[in-house]
Amino acid sequence: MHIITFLQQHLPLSAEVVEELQKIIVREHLPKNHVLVRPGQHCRRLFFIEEGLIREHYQSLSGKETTYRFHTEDNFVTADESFIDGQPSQYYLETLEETTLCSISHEDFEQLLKRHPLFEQLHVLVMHQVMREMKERITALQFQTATERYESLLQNQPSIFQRVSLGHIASYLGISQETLSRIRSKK
Amino acid sequence: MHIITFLQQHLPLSAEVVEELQKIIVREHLPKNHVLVRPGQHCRRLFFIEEGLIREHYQSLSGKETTYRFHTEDNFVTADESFIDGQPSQYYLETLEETTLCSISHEDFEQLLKRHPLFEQLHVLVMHQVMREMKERITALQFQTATERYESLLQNQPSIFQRVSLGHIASYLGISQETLSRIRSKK
DNA sequence: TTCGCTTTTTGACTTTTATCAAAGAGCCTG
DNA sequence: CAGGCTCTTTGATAAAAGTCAAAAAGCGAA
Repeated sequence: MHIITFLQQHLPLSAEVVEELQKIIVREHLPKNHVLVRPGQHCRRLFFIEEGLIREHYQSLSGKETTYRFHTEDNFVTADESFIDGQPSQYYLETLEETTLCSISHEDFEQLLKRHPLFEQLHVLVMHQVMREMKERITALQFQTATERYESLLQNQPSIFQRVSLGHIASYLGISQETLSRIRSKK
Repeated sequence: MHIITFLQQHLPLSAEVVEELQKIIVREHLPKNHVLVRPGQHCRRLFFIEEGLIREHYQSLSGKETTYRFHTEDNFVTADESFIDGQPSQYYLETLEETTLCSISHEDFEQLLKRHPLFEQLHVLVMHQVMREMKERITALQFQTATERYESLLQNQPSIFQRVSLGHIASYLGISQETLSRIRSKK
């Protein structure tokens, strides 16, 4: 979905605002396996995924990769430590499919919120949703077994298994690839 | 710290706004082990902890208690699913020490944000901070060992060990009480 | 279709953590 | 300070998950 369409579903946008948005939104098409942001880099843009899939991950000192989460179409994504605090990113953002993004700069984003308080509502709404998801994630990691977490994911986002390799899913679940493979074979 | 003092440290408050706040803020003193919110209940107040410590936890079907997190003085706390979405809470909020709280109702909170856009800044700031903490928590649970998580907690919040029983800390770390005890004895 | 590469599975073994049970320590109260 | 709590530790054992290595399966390109 195009970002303007998405915004219109959540907010009543005047023709002027739409025009203003069109001026500041940059649209781009990225190939599969393209690294958008890597640790140490600054990221001053907020992206909206029109189509595609982005993996957010980091590497431990020993070189092991861990998937923090997947971002799919119709969602916003950015290197949040960097976008919000101006710090360098600690994570990678990498496409796992051909991906179409729309993005706006940090400055334009701030301006937009200032000029049109309407956007603040959506901003807060999105943060609430992100926090809800994070809380569920924490409790899942804290007290569910690997098998339970696997089954939740299968329930809530079955399509992810068609789109992402099991190695990436395993690290997202916080388990090794072999363990995930064994969980799957036990059914 | 009193909530007004806290707010003044973050925002320039006019005398009128302070007066307005004083009208809507309710201050209360709770004993140790008081349950503020329990699962199924609605919570329409936002609390600020002036003094004390609150544990947020839930119970699995099997009856096992898991600590989602601890909330300490100079922080806001509420049953977020309930305060934000109007759903019944899924968690307990329970004091682990004598606790002094200031709180405002959901309606007053909304009014305040609407009337004084200044507060929206703090609102967003607090949410950013919460999200930062949650992200760190997720990555810790995902790829650190129990020992590493224990050591991080010891680094970042050493005082918690003086204030909270090891059983609660163990469940916060996502491990059994016995495992925590063994980690501690190995040093 | 075949070669080469990546992903997934399987097996053997080790490490980590949970569980159950009981002992020990600490602490409040009468 | 004695008795009865709760909290913490310790021990033995079981379950869960990790690691390493190799085989199997899948897939894309020549």
